[in-house]
Amino acid sequence: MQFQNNKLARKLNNEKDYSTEQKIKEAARTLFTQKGFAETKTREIAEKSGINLALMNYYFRSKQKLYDIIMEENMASFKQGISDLFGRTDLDAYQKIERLANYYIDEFIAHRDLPMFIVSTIYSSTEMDFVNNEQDMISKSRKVFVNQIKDLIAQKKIKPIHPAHVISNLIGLIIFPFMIGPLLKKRAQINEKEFVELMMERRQLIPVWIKSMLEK
Amino acid sequence: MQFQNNKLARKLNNEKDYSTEQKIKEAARTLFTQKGFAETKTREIAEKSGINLALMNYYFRSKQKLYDIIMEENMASFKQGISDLFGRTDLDAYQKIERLANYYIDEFIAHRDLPMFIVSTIYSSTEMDFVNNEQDMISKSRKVFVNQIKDLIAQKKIKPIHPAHVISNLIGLIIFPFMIGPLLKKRAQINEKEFVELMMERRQLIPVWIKSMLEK
DNA sequence: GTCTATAGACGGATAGAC
DNA sequence: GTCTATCCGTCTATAGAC
Repeated sequence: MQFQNNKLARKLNNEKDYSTEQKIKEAARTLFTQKGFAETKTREIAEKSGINLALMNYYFRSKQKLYDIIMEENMASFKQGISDLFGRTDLDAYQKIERLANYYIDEFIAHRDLPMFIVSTIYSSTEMDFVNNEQDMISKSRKVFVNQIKDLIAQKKIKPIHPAHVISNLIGLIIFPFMIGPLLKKRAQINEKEFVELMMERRQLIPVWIKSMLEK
Repeated sequence: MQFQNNKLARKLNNEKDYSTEQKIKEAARTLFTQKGFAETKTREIAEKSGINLALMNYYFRSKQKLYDIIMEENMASFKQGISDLFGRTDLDAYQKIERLANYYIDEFIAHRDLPMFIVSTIYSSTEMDFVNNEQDMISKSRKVFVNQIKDLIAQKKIKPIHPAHVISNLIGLIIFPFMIGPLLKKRAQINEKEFVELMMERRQLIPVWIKSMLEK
């Protein structure tokens, strides 16, 4: 197919893809992640991307199909990199935590909608791929990481805690502040620039906090 | 009005209200908090509550009005108790944190949809009452608490941190695990009973964790 | 590939009988 | 108070011209 070849050619040349298809996807991604499926109207997508309403169906057959593709990509972007990192045996747990915090805090600063999207996806989809695919690559390497955590817990002098606490706290400390960003800005009188600075600070702080949870 | 008196009578007798009005609200609360406004259809509410479609409009005039009432109630249930607690001067910060953890963890175990609802409300509503009402009662007493936190930070030997980190971590440690409950159950092979036990453990753990963040 | 026009389904709301 | 029937606006999706 002609247009497939064009796409491939652009990709090989590392050119940005400003095709109609891409414009639709960009607009749709913003709207879907911000407002969800039902709240987002096809007319909005068309308007925001500056294309004709009918073209959305031409390229993606239906709103649902477009949504599925975008959510798939969002999740891929979220997962990307975890697998490699978690599986490594040359890094200890704290080094992994530090890299994890660095990677995702940067990612979330750049894509503000992602945190809320990821968490509500996890929350509302017991059935979903993302939660279920226990046979995928991440699963194996995740176990390496969790075992490292378990080892640290086993070394605790008093009161060992369940690894789920540590995992949950780790994810929460990274992702949660982004979800209450509006509240922090309003109540703590923080502006956008300060908010980003605070999040950057956390890249160093989170490993320290997790360490103190594990070493008492 | 006759039906108002009936309502009152039931309330005075501490009887559960199984009126049609109540059945609609119960069904709608679940659907709205789980799926949001647009995603929830009036026909679903009717079906789930076993009532006729037209009755929703009879009692609440419109879907929007019903939504507003429910969200108001959700928020009230969330806010309830904070104001009193935060304003007290006979309790130190750690005692307040402990009571806060106790109160909300119990609340969230009983109402599983609340965490996700609260956070997405905060997230998506810079304009909303809940975030904006800086003149309300909670605001004043919140300041008492935040000042207590600031005092503790000031006592830190090295590297004082921004109070926003502490507040954000505190809220996150309490509420976040409920949002990734499905993930924990799936990945950490935790069943419902164990999940509740883990959450109960956190009532003691969170104050300790916050303490260690503040005392290093 | 892109556009206009419109078909066709869906969902919120109400009229009116009981 | 509760029900059936239905109206009507909104939205997705497609037919068909260019």
